[in-house]
Amino acid sequence: MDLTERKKKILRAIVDNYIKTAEPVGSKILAAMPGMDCSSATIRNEMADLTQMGYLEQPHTSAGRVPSPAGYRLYVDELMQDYRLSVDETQSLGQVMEMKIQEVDRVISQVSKLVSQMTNLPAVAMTASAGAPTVKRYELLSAGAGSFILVVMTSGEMVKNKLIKLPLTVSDQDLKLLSAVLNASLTDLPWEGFTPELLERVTRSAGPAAALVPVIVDYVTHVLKEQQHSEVYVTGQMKLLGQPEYRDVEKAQEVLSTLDSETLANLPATLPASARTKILVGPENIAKELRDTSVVMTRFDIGEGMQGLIGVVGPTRMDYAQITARLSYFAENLGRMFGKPELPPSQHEETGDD
Amino acid sequence: MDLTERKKKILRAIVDNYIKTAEPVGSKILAAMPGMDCSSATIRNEMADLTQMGYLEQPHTSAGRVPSPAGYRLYVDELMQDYRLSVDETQSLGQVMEMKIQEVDRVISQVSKLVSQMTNLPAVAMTASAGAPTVKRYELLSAGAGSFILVVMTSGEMVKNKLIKLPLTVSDQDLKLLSAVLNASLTDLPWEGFTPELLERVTRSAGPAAALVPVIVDYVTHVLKEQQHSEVYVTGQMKLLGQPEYRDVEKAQEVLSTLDSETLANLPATLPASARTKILVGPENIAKELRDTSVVMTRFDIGEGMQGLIGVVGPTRMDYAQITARLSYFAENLGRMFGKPELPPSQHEETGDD
DNA sequence: TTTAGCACTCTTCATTCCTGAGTGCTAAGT
DNA sequence: ACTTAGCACTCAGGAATGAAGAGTGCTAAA
Repeated sequence: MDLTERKKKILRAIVDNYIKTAEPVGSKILAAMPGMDCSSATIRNEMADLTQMGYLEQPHTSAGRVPSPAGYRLYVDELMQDYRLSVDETQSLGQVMEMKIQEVDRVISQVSKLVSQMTNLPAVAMTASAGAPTVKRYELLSAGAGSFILVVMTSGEMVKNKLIKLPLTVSDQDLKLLSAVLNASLTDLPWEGFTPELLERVTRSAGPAAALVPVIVDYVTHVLKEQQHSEVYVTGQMKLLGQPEYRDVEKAQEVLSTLDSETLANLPATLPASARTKILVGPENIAKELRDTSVVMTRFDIGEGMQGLIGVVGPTRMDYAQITARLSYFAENLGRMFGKPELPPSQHEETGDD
Repeated sequence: MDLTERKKKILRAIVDNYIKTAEPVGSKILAAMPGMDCSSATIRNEMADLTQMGYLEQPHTSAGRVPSPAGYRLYVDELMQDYRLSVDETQSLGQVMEMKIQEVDRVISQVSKLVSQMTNLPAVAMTASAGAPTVKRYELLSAGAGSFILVVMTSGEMVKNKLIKLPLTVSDQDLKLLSAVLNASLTDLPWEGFTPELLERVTRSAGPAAALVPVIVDYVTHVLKEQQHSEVYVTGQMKLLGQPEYRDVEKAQEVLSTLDSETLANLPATLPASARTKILVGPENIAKELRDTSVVMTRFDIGEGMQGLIGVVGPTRMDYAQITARLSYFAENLGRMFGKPELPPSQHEETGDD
């Protein structure tokens, strides 16, 4: 299976060129490239070999060659040159990331937006919790007549709240009691553990504010489920239209509609624990609608046993090197932002240090 | 300017038909329609008149007629028949709306998703507050070493929270003090009112927890600004590709890209206080990229002086009657959901009532 | 005022032809 | 044994052509 150096060089050149131009590349063009010291005829011979080996394809007899999926595979595995982010790029990427993480749960949607912006392709972002999420803490506040604020903190270090309106008058004392009961009985428990009996017991011991219990439980299970299933955010779908291979609206629609569905929720499963970044080339994809489409994805860590995943969807012919580099950079910084406790942000005075 | 009854009938028939088929409609087809008791020749004459009056256009000499913008205008203003939602429809619309309003601020994005789903077209949703938003209430909770939860309730009846991590040890007592100070000094005040002097004073009287002040202020101004500018959610952009007029990717892209921008933020401005629903036909649109595109939008009330806006973007040839009806239905129900205090939702047992 | 008829216009689709790019093969050169 | 030049061959894509069909406008009759 080992290719000669020259074959590798040629294959790489073909993929590189095809990535740039989206046109089949012919022997003449290759021969003219700097670093190719043989004639077009030689290259033709080599290309014939590569085609036979399954690394190249030709759309029709008189067109140039195009990398086959196997060719891409080889390319991303061995041939691809590490793309080095230029100073300009790191700078503008850094700029893009200048957002403040205001609410952890909304960040994910922002992240997908940013990744898309950064790669000029549709992007997905999602979180996945390791282990079933639970509530770590309940807090109840009164907010005027008949209004209550429920604050819950989950095992994923997320804080969620809900404004509950219920025609009910209870004292602060009563709310305290209810909070205490909730914290005693319904913490560190996945939502499946909320058995009717348990709830019954909680309601009984909840005192005057017992009417709030069902609403609270309802909300909490919702939050926990949401955290478990981990919402998937897809952004920048239209970016796909910019790519020549999706000029055909039918095709674009096909891909875009699968992007919407829960196909993506299965993506993380395909990401082995070992690797941080994975590239799925064309037919390797789970959904057959994504046959002519590749996916690059990277994992990043959020503290507290939660992980995030960001990915980019694009034509098989995409700039794997560049995109991988950008994605990694992004993931790395995100990990930092989440992982580290937040530093006091740009306080009273800017001292310009970092 | 008054048209004869027959002319109106013909114009309406043309628009109706064109809405359905997206093809120029010819005299023969019209003559064949039930309720047309004249021959194609007569209709040709009438159509010639209507064309001259500017209500119709013909793409080329030997094609049928197509409504002009003026024609559409007349149609939506006078000719359009009220579309009555069928029982089936109300049912399925009702189903779509079965979501629980869990977090008010995330609802808007959901709403836009639903509207899009419902109309099969791109949809926008946004909120706009009347008057500058302010904070009504602050609450601080400690959440383990170096972690604090900030809960703020805004004038728009929204509750937001943030997990603050700061290497700082303060007693619950100190937090109470800080909350009290914040509630005393920084409530009912738009963010522009957070002057350096005021903040200085707050920090001084904040006691041991003073280090939290900058973080809190940072977050709060962010929240208030966000609420002021009212985020705009656009969903279902790809739905546009399903429409024949956007088979041309160029065009679709053009429209979609303007949909992304803040063009939409200006939409509400064009909605007069008088009307609940407004239809913008083609050239009347603000952005010239939306020239061949129409917008239908409806206002709905959220309590507390806040309003919401939902809208649909589609080709000039869209089923105004149907879409208007659906939008209104939606807006009405939304208004109800927000306006009324929430009833205890489907409690202990599901009694199947609604 | 309405209708039938007819000539005219113009798009659309299929067919044909041509060109150019790119290949594979062969034979000569190193 | 490998490389190169040359040449015939193939095939997609674009331009040109022609026939078919849809729809119109106008005229003359009802």
